[in-house]
Amino acid sequence: MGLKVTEIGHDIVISGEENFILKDTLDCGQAFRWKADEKGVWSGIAGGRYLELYEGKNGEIILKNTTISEYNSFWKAYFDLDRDYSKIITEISTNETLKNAAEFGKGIRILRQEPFEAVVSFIISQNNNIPRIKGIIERLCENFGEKTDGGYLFPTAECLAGLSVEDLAPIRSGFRAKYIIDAAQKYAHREINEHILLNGEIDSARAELEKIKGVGPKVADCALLFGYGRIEAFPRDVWIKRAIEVLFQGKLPPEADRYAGVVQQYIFNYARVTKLEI
DNA sequence: TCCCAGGCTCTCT
DNA sequence: AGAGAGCATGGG
Repeated sequence: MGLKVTEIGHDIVISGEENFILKDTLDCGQAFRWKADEKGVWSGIAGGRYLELYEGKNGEIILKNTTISEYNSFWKAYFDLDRDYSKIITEISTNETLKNAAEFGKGIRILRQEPFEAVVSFIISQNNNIPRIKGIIERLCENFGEKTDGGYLFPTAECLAGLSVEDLAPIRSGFRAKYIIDAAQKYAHREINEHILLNGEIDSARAELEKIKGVGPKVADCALLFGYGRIEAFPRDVWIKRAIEVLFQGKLPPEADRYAGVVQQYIFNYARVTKLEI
C-alpha cells in the first residue's frame, strides 16, 4: 500500500499504513516498556534508544526527534514496517473467526525487540500477570541498566551474568531470578548459538533457547517471535489454549500456519480483550 | 480475602 | 510420556 515516510522538522512521519495503531502494537502484551501519557504520547526505550511517538489526526505515526537515518537503521525494522500486514489479513480472512480477530487488532505489528531483552522479559512473564511483569522489568532496568535520556536501558547480559540471586532481590522477581541469571550467563558466555535462532529450523531454534533454565516452549516461542523475527513461531499460552478451544473447537484452521506468529497475536489480543465472552 | 497470573521444573507413576 | 504439586510475589 502507500506507506510514506517523511522527515518533518525534527520528526519522522509515517503515513498511509492502516495496520499500525500504537495502542494495538505497544499495549498488546508483546513488549512491556512502552507507556502512554494522558495526551496519548507514547514513550519507551528500545534497542538502546529513547523514543516518544504519537498518532496524528489521520492515523499517521509521528516519531519525535528522529532522523531518517535513525528510522532506516533501526525503527523501520523494530516496527516491522517492511511487512505487508494487509496482505496477511486478506490471506487469513477466508476463515471467518480469524477475520474477526484480525479486524479487532488490525493495528498490531510484531515488534523486533532486542533478543536478550525478549528472552528475559518472557522468562519474567511466566506464571505472572502483565502489570507485575512491567513492574519487575522496570525495576530490573532501574537497578542494573545504564542511565540514558528518558530512562534506563535494558541491562546487558554481561552485567547480569555477574550477579547473584540475592543481588536481584530488589526487583522482586521471585523464583524467576535464578532463570534470569542463567540466561544472562549463557548469553554472556556465548553458549547460545544465535545463528541457529535466526536461521535454523524452528524446532532447533526452540531447543537452543530451552538450554536456558526456566525457558520452555512458550517462552522460547515468544523470544523467537519478538526477538528473532521468527514469524512462524506460535507461542501457546493460557489465553491461546483457551481461545483454540472456544473459538476453533480445539484445532487451528490451516490459514493460521503461514504467518503463525501474527495470527497468534491477533488471537491473543482478541481473547484477552473480549475475555472470550462471546 | 483469596484466586490466579503470556509456565516451568521436579517428582512420581 | 503424562499428570500434578510447588513455585515468589502481588494485582484485582
